[in-house]
Amino acid sequence: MARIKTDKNISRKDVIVTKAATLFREKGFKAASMRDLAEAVGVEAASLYNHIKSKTELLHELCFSVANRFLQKIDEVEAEKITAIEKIEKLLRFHINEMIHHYEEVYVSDREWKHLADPYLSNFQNQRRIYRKRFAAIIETGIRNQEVKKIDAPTAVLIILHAISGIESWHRSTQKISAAELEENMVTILVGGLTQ
Amino acid sequence: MARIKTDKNISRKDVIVTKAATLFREKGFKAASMRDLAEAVGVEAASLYNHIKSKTELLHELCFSVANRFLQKIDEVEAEKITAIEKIEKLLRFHINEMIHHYEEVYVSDREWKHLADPYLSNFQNQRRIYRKRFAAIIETGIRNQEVKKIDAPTAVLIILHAISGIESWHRSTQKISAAELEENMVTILVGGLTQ
DNA sequence: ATTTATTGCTAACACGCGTTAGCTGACTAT
DNA sequence: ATAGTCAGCTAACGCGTGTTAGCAATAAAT
Repeated sequence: MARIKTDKNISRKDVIVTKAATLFREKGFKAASMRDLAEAVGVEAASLYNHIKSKTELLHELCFSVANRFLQKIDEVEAEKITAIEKIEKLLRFHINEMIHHYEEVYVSDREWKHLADPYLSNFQNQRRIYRKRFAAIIETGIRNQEVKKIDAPTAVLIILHAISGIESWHRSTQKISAAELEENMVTILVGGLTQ
Repeated sequence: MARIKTDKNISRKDVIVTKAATLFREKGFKAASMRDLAEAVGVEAASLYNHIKSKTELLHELCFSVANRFLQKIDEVEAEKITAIEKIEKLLRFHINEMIHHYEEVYVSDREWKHLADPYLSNFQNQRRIYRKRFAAIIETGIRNQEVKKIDAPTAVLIILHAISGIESWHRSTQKISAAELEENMVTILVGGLTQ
């Protein structure tokens, strides 16, 4: 009888959630079946339900764990006593590193949240909206302090966040530059695009 | 008996493809059912098959019509006798306008191409890869001519293309700036980020 | 060693999916 | 008017889906 392998401090549920992230990224949430997931985990589909409530629960876990990390970071950054442009760069670098090192989760959270069901859906959208507003507010401060070009702040946020999701292509690329180089290039272009 | 309404020069198939674009954007390709599409068109699901071969055919049509427009444009731009940075700006503005005015199609082509089946899938991926390489080559020329910062060209392409897909958020936003303002903001930030 | 809780299995369910067959009604051309 | 083509309908198919019930095996606790 096959058993889900776990190291210490990693629950079987966590194993499932992690494998789900990979699968959801590869196929999309709707196209990935519980039987696919079971195979990836090394178990029969029905057995998964000893550890999780439903397929959508997996999506909740992924989306909100990612969202929470970003909200926590922006709390931290907002509180620091540094210039607006430094705050922007800190957030940017955090996004880049999250996308590099927690690729699967972040990608799924970014692209598959549409398949959340209410009340999680509205909740997630709200958090997202608020996050972007707070990010835009930092940029607007930068504009007022003449650190940043006179641009539309929400548009700048939108560019930054979506540009970062391009790291997906980097992950799939065969002849990649290093993660550190990638980070520096992105910061150069994006921060350079904002500063005057 | 309900009939699909058509104006002159618009085939019933085109009506279906257009509605499919909207539906695929809203729900995703997998989550959008032929019965959903039928309802949007105002007809029974089976009736769609008088005009189309399959659900996937709809995706082919959308993906390749978009891809062809971009390939045609880059042919045109490459041939022009202008600076590299001007070529980049032209392509950038073209992307922005495509995303603004053919939102549904471009978005679907961007996000749902994974659900194409071979040989269309490999074909599409190839076209995409080639397009990006040509775009990167223009940027590299710009770097050699010292019009553009010393950055990794593929990374720059990746940033530009993904940043543009952020226009999705602009479309859904309630308090939008105008399309023209959006375009100028994006050009300012992105071209500004590349030039030294 | 015996009990209890955990984790797995097989079988099956109800449902929604894409698609086809066969038919009917409605325009178009003779 | 009649024939032929086009565009719609109902009914149904086979299949894959998420999920549950009921039971067996293993691990943990006494």
